[in-house]
Amino acid sequence: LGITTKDLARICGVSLGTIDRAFRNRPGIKAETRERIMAAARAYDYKPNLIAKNLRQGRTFEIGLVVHDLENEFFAQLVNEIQEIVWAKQYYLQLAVSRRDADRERTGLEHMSGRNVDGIILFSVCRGAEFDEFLRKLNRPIVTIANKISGSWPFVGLSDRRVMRELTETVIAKGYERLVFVGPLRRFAASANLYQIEERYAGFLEACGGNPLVDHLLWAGGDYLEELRSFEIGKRRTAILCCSDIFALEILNDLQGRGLSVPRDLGLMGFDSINALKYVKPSLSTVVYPIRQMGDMAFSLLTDERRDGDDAPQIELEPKITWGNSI
Amino acid sequence: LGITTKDLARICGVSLGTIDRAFRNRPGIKAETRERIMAAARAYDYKPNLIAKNLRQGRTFEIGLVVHDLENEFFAQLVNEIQEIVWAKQYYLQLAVSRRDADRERTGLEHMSGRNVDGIILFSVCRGAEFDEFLRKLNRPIVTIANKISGSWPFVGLSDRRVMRELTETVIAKGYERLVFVGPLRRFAASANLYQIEERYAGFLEACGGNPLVDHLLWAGGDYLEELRSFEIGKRRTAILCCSDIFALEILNDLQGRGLSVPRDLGLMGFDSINALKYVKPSLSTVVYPIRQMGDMAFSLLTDERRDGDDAPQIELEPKITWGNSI
DNA sequence: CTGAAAGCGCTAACAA
DNA sequence: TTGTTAGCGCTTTCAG
Repeated sequence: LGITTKDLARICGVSLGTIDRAFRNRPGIKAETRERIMAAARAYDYKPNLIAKNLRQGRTFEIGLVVHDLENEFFAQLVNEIQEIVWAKQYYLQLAVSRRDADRERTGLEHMSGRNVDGIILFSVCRGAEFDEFLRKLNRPIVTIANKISGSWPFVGLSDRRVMRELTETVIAKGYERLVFVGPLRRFAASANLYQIEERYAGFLEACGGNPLVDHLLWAGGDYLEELRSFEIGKRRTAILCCSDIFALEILNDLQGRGLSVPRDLGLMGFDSINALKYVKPSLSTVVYPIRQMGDMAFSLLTDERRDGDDAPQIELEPKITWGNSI
Repeated sequence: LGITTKDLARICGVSLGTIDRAFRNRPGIKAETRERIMAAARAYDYKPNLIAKNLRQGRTFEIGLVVHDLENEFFAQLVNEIQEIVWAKQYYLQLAVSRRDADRERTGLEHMSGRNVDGIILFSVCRGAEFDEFLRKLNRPIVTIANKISGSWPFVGLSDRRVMRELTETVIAKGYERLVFVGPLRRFAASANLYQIEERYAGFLEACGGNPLVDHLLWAGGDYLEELRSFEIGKRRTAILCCSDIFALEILNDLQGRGLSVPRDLGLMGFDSINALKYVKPSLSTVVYPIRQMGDMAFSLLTDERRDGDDAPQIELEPKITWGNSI
């Protein structure tokens, strides 16, 4: 469809080598010749064929990015930020949205790998030896984010355990006597990657398991709203700590629908600090994910040269807790 | 890095042609030979190089998608849906987020075009003769969505004008005497694409301009919250009709911060029906964008064969109005 | 049924 | 300063 270097060479009466020298500012070409070629390129509207360039050079300047689900604002922000970071360095993005489906994730990974992306940033729904092997076979630099897969892959995430412990301790100090942790554990298959939730739950247990005055409880099903409805409220001051703002908002809706009030009847806490919280009352206490920082780190891990023998770096960022009026 | 067809040919002691016949189920190969090749491919973990394939075949099975801003849930849903549609047909997505910036949009378009996408779905922030020309030079099939650029490009969007007229008429019938239209008109440069907002404003005017009992007003600045604060409330029943839910939510926040109540003191209406509305009170009246349908239409317009002389189809879908308790 | 060879558009090494 | 050529990995046509 478009015009090619070969056409341009014919038009300008020069060879392909000269065309290349003109475009890539290589030495060994008369200024006048370069001018002539550039003019012709403009006149005939030459556009380089990146596919051919990539094939020849073996690099694409593309980065694959795999995320769970754009409709959760958290991921939308993540993708936005990573596009900014990557574009600033003249890279482009290949996006795949897994929708928390292992097959979709693999499909996406396989496609971007076949398209020779220079590296992959992966927020995975999978893990396990078999998946490790699958990733290895892709033969691409990979950085895992947020959900760790195994120590053999570079990783940048949160200090989930620590922040959850600290958060829980603070909640206990506020006088809550019964704490409920809400995370979607049961929902997934055995090979599902629950790294973040497990870490947070561990931190939660460290804080309240060590305290004999506090009941603790895990709600991990898809039917947590159901369980919540059959829950006895009022006897002991109760707080619900959620693994994501979305859960907290769903619960808030349900409570309000039953005429209950937060934080009067129940304390409630989210995680992620999505934009939508701005419009919800009471203002939800939550944890701010350092998205930008995570994107920056992930990209530099991807492009940093590491020697083969080196251990894969495992980085934990510190999120910030913000206290609203919900707990 | 990986193994290639050539390697495979050597390993199996056959020619490249035979390898190709095996993989692409072409006739003219002994079943036994095919078996042997497939086994070797599995054993050595052969992965086709899509870049090379694309270069040779001249198609990529990739679709470019340009949107404004993922952090507005509306676009997130759109991208999600379009990925589903496209993946179902074995296509993949090249995403570019313009962030409402004309340069970013062009950068993205240029890149995806250079990567030989088979077609582009474009939700543009630009328009005008110069941009038309830019698009033409990309030399790709393009379908514009939501924001029309010109009649020369296939288009699928909403009947913005009609729905806004009907909506406004209904609001007037509810007894509102003063109506305010909020759209971000002033924010943009001259070549900015304001198609949807203009259409909606036109519909708004058709409804209230024709009615001598109704005041009407346009707020188009970025400082509409400021203007709103200096607004005299109470004299005549007032309704604010917004071009997007986000505006409506911002206004709602501001009103509530000042102790005003919706719909008691003011009627309020959004547009898009984003998921976040679920968590906001009062429930906002809004317009449901037929996202899935728009994606389906866009994709089929892109892949339908049209003869060159044919007019570019211009399709308008009917959105649905949903009434909450905000007006 | 299989092999050989050309070519997609671009780059890079080597000649002239 | 410029031209020639081989080749990235795959597909496709033409011979055998």
